[in-house]
Amino acid sequence: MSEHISLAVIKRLPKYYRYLGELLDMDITKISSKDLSEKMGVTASQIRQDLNNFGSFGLQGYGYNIELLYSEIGKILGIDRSYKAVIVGFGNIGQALVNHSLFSKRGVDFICAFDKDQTVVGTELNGIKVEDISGFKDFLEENEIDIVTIAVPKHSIGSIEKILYNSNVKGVWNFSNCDLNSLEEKMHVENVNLMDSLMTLSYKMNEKSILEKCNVKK
Amino acid sequence: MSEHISLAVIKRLPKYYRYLGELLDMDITKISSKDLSEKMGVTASQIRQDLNNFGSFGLQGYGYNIELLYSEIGKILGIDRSYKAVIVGFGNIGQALVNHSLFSKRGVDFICAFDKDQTVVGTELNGIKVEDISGFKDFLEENEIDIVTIAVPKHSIGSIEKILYNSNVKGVWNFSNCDLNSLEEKMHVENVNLMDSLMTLSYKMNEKSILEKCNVKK
DNA sequence: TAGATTGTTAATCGATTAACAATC
DNA sequence: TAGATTGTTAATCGATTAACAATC
Repeated sequence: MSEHISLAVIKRLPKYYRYLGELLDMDITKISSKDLSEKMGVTASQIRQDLNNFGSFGLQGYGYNIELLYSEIGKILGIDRSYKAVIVGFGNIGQALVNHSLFSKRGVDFICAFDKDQTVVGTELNGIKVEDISGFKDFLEENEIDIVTIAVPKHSIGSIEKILYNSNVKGVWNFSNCDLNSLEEKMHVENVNLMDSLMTLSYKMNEKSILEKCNVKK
Repeated sequence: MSEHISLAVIKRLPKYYRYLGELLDMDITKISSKDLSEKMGVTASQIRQDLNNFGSFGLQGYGYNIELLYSEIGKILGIDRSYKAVIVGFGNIGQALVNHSLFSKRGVDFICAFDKDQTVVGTELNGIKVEDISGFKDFLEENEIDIVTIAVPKHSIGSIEKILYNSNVKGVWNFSNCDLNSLEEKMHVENVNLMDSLMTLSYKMNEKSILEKCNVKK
């Protein structure tokens, strides 16, 4: 049994979960690592290695029972739990997340949102009330919040980071265009950096011509 | 000069770019790989290795000129280029992306959006008109589109994927909860899977108790 | 029993880190 | 020149793949 699971493995778990869910929807009951590997575009070896970090879910000569494996990976991912969450920054991204019903299906319940813009403070969307950011610190002290979702512009990050550093929040879902290095030692931070993602796509689309140019220079 | 750059390196480039931009804003003119490594929480070795995939941008005994390095990484990431982009699926996420002014600063111009919901078709947001999805195929044939951003629900993916497969689109920015395996052979696909990201965070927050449970079983 | 497929160990591959000669 | 720091080669580490014994 592994003491620590590598991030590469962890990042693949939700993908396994998705594919198994799709197979379940198609009323398929079993699958071998080989068949699953072809569907997913990975190696069968990798699937078996990954799963065996957490236990032995298969049966020799048979394969994996999809319903059982789906449920086990779900437990590993903690989707049977429920999380109290808030959103800081009620701009476009923040509002999109609140409107997205899918998250509550995975046990993430947004309690309320915070913003400093007085035109949105006091409004309500999808049952989520927007509070003034000035009350954020006290709110975290009075309520046990599991996940704080950050969707504020760059220049507002500093003060949010400080408040979170002195809180008991367990996880941060960071949509801002900054890293939160100081928080990473105290809590779990998951980054969704849209700008980084777009620039990665931009790089890939130009890789050939860029590498040629570099070659000339050298 | 490397023939192919590993994805791990590519994904770090936007991060270098961000940190160098911040240093520029602070009017700092030079930095050593050691100082930058401490700021970013990576090793100096890794920074030098990464950069030397593309050229020699530093000066022995001095370090790196920030303005020059920033500009060079920008070129490598292709941010001096401009891309014609459209959005398929004008729900919460799609609208948030259109409202986000930051992307046009990186050369990504959204021309228009497509949706099948007749209540949004014909409307306009931020100068972006929403067209009926039925015209999507023809539109791609008549206009040279670089990037298609996908933000539709799972059940609408199939038909979109087919249209894209037969198009000349160069890059896909995929916000759906599905992989686009068939497209990956023909174009560049960059995935932003919010559900996967949230489940990764959920896993991290519970890792300890989960691994203990697995230990008992074994 | 024979065939299939897992769980797991061993081999390979690639990425990260360390070390140091080159050189500003 | 002496000190600093790069570019680059070599060593280490970790992750992926291959192989196969265990076993259903």
